[in-house]
Amino acid sequence: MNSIRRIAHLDMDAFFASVELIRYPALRGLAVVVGGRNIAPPVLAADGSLLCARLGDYVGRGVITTSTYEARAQGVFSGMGLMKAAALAPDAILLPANFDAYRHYSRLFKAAVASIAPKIEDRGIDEIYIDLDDIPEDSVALARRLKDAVFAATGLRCSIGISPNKLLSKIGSDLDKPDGLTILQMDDIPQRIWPLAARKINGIGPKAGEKLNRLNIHTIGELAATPVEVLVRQFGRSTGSWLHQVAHGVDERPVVTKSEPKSISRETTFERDLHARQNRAELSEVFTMLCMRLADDLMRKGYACRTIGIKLRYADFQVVTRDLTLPIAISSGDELRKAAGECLKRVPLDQKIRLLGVRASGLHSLSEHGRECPASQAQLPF
DNA sequence: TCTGGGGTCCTAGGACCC
DNA sequence: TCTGGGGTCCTAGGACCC
Repeated sequence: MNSIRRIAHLDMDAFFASVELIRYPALRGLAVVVGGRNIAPPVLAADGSLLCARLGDYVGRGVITTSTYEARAQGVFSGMGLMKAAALAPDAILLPANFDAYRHYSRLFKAAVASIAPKIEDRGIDEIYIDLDDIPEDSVALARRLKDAVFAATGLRCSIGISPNKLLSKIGSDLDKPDGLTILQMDDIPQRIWPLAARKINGIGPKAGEKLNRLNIHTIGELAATPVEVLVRQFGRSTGSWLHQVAHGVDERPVVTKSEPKSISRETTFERDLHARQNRAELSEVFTMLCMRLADDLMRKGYACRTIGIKLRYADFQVVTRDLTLPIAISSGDELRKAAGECLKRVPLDQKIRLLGVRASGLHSLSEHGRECPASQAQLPF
């Protein structure tokens, strides 16, 4: 009964950095990284040359969000601390992130894909899954057409994987990067998937990867060869059987074309760690600002929330969260600030704080239910 | 010289209800 | 003294992803 599906995963190549290269073509071919805070944007000098911040001169907190392939060749990858990256590639160009521009190009590439294949699952600013079942076209020709449409609309390159499921397509889009095109069938699994590291599976992160390594399981093939009972014993029934399935390339998840947000949040890491008492005024100001920004986000997106939460990261990187669910949904900055303040009272404040965050969940769409949105049926008085 | 900011999903225990 | 099971909501933490 079940026919074989055809799903694409499309991933933009070094997305943020590539957008910057459209704006600053003079930087093409150079090691460029995007990230950090308070970075001066490039300035055009009198002689026509472009003056840019240098990675080696950076001082402060922050991580790399993207790097060009030239920078990656010097060992500098996204997620890496900027100071560490500065030691590895001091002469790399450092650019500030420009999220408005990335969102603009994100909309452009998604619209270009939608004009060919409209069943799209958003996976963030630079990648999507595409359901290709209704499109009667050879996979290679179709992938080329998608890549051409994305390039025509944006001037940016992407990599595409096409296979019977999301798991394999995601792995596939990464196999031939950049400007890649990879078609995978179930028959290809032993040859092309099993030699890969287990960490290549979307959902196996640092912790699970380490644990697998301790069990002497390094590749997806070794994972596939491990009896499911062993995986269930080590990882529990749910994760154990999932590991067994994905190692054999099995993944039935559908392409989900629409979804509502579950939470909206704002958080910030301080330039230096702050103490609850010594830096009370500063903390309070940041806390209020986060609540106001969150209220603004809620209003722009048309939501009120019943649950408000806070997040603290201490200097030692320990994280604590506190939640408060109210009987009635709220949305104004003052209401958020008050509820978040209640949460803050329940948190230990003897350690220095590195990060402070505020989160809204239990979201209620204001457009659907009218402006005065009731909390829920259960909360309505009869 | 440590490690951003925005999310999702899962687990697990306790409260509370039927 | 013994004793249910299921369901939902709430909270806290953690893994993972882009």
